[in-house]
Amino acid sequence: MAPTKRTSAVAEPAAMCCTAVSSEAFDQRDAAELAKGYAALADPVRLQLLSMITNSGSSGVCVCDLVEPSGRSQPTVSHHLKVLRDAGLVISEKRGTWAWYFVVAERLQGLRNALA
Amino acid sequence: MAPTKRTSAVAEPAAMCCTAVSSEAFDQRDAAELAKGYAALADPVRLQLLSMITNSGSSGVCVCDLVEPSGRSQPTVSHHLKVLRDAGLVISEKRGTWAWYFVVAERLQGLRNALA
DNA sequence: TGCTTGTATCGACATTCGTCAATGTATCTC
DNA sequence: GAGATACATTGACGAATGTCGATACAAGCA
Repeated sequence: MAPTKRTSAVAEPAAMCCTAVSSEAFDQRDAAELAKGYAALADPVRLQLLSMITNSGSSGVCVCDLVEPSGRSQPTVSHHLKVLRDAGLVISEKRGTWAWYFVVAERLQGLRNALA
Repeated sequence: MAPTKRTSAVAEPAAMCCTAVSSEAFDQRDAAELAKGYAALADPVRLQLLSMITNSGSSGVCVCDLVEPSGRSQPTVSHHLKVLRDAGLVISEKRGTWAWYFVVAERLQGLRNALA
């Protein structure tokens, strides 16, 4: 071992929340929180679900409209939606018999900013 | 099942490559490729490694300077670096006994743009 | 009250993942 | 060549993940 000539980059103040990966100060808490977010995005089915929910905008989308296009069983879709919920990427609202899902734009923005 | 009143959002032409999650046209290939990228980011240790590599800029960073700060064994760090490499987020270069890692900014940018 | 429908939860299973000790492979130095 | 050093690969193991069928739980309707 010899190298160790660390080039100290300027630590930009991260927008909104959390530090960016390019920030010098990148502590364990930030890393764990970000990792959770990216883990929720690390599945094609969830990306497709998130895409549909995002496209629905502020009007949201009914779970009944997500199952068939996803090509997965209803319990599997429900499971993936829970993962997205737990990661804070979406929120749900019960309306009578149906459940509607909405994207949490700020959280998405936070994950986006961390990749600056 | 009753809802199904899909609000058709405008499909923005994604910058650089790959469609954004907000795009109407979000096919399986895009989803799989993006999911691979996010999966590489879905671990605190890898985020920390990527952070250090990113901070090193174009001068890159030696593996010998990544092991100790990560708090993981050398084989574990080597494993995570391979995951980042396979995901196209970093590239490596052998210089004598040492190995230097560099970030692939375009790939990071692509993952960032998909969260528009 | 009972039946139907939409969604969530549970249980099981195969697969993938994170981790480390041990080992392999270059490269450098003496 | 012999030893030392830097990094990658292998093998093993427990933990987490994606999937589905079966089941539970509500809410609406007859």
